[in-house]
Formats: sequence, structure tokens, C-alpha cells
Amino acid sequence: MSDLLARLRGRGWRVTSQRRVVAEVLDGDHVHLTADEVHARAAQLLPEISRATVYNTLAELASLGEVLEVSTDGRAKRYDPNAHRPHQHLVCSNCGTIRDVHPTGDPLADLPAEERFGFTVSEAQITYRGLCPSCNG
Amino acid sequence: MSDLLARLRGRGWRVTSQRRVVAEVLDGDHVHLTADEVHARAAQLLPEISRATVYNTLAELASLGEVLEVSTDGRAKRYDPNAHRPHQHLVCSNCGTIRDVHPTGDPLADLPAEERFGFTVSEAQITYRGLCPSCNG
DNA sequence: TTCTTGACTTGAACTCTGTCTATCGTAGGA
DNA sequence: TCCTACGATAGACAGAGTTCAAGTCAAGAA
Repeated sequence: MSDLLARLRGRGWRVTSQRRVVAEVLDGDHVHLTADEVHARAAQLLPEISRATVYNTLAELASLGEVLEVSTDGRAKRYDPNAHRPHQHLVCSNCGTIRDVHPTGDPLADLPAEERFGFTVSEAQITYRGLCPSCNG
Repeated sequence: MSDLLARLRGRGWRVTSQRRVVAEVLDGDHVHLTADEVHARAAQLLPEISRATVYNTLAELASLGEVLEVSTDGRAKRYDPNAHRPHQHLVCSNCGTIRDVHPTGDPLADLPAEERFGFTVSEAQITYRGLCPSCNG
């Protein structure tokens, strides 16, 4: 995410300390934080940052395609900074741990025309579920 | 769902008018109602039915495998009565319409061992996204 | 450098979705 | 018909997210 702020500035974004901190918190592989977790970590760097700003910033980053919104359970959305390399998710049914995975093949090709109901299909999200090594003991 | 109540009675369920109404509302193909929508429709048939009862009944039906919980967006869960035939979902990115679809191939086979991180993977859920005919105009 | 302005942030109230609990009602067996 | 344990109810509560009015400040202009 290091050049993220430069990209955002290029898109006309005003670069504020709040946005810098949110971008900083969302960095790394296999990072899938909820908005509240992002807020908690951001508040360690910038104590007065508000929840509304975190929500706004995350929604803006998502609509710009800089982070992915992932909702693997019915609970809080999670935010995935690994948006520039296509991937799917593997979730532990017990503890909720999430890993980024890269299946082979093209899932879009597996949906025959007669199963498309006239839709223009552009994307396929796959969630694999199972037990992680710790929960499988 | 016509024989659903018979199956539930066989499992020791007490058959009440509330449960009958919830089962009646959840009938048909491509039905994906939220709990509140189920409650609204049930209340037309049985005005005094409470929200808690609808939530309880839906959760019980889901844990018995009689309906599927589907969460395609971060919003309310939807309940899919088509639980006895494996299928995936196709969602309109604009209006949220959901269709049941049946892709070819086996997505589980597309996840190589080195991408499984030691998980015991048991299931793959696919959400196809695109624009439905009405929204594609 | 200082000014200006509209984009950004804040915090509190609010909505939406779902859960819990104490109390009341009733399906179905004796 | 009567009993009673299971189910239904209303309303309070909780978690996640949104809205809004008012205040603040990044960055271009002078």
C-alpha cells in the first residue's frame, strides 16, 4: 500500500492524517480487519480519529477499488487491502480465520449461458470453507 | 416445501400455526427473503406473529438443513428454501435480484493442496455478480 | 507567507438487523 | 378433559453501520 497515498492524491483526494493512518493500518498480506478493528488500530496512532471517518474512508477506498469488502459471515464486513491481485478466500468454519487463496481455472467459464438468465456476469467470488489446522485437532 | 411440515413433525417438532405460516411463505424457486420480509408476509396471514418467532423458526429451519442462509451483501441474511439441490447464486450488482444457478465443474477441485494452508476444506460457495436484464438497459 | 474555500472530520443520534429474557399460551400426550 | 413442557410474545438490548449539523484544515490562489 506504500504508493496508495500517491495514487489517491492523483485522483484528487485530499490527503489527511486520518486517511494516512487508515491506509497504514491496512497493510500486509492476509489482512482482513473489520471496520471497528481498523478504527481501534488507527486510534492507537491517532487517538482522536472518529468511527465515522474510518467508515467513510473504508467505503471510499472500496469504491475506488483500492481495498476489497469481504463479508464471509453475516457479521461485520472485513476489508482486504490485497485488491490488485485477484484472489478468493478460505475461511475456517470454527474460528473465522481468513486466508487469501488462488484457485486454478476460471469460475466464470463454468456458468453456462442458459444459467445466466440474461445477466451480464462480470465477477465470481468464491468462499471456501473448512477447518484450519488449529481447529482440526 | 409441501412435505416440510411432515418432515418436521417426524423430527419431533411441534407444529404450530406460526411455523406453518413461515413454511408457507418460504415456498417456490428463486425465493430469497430476508427475515423481515418473511415476517411481513407471515403477518399478512397471521397478524399477531412476532419477529422473535420468525427469527427462531428460520434459525431452526437452517440448522436442520431445510433452508439455506445466504448473505450476498453485508446486509440482512436471506433465506433460501431450495436447500435440497446444491446450487450457487447470481446477484445483480445494481438492484440485488438473486437467482439460483448451477455451474458445471467442481470448484473444490480447483484449489491446489499448496493453497489450502493445512485446512480441511469441505465446501465452496460461489457468488456470481453482474447486471440483470432490467438494470443493463 | 497568508488567505480562502470547499472538502474532510467529528460526535451524537439514529436506523437496521438480530438476540435475549421473562412471561404467557397451547399442542399433543395421559 | 386436563397437564405440562415446548413454543410464542413483547420489549429491552446489542452490534454494525449511516446520517447530519457544525467545526476544522489541506492545498491552491494571491
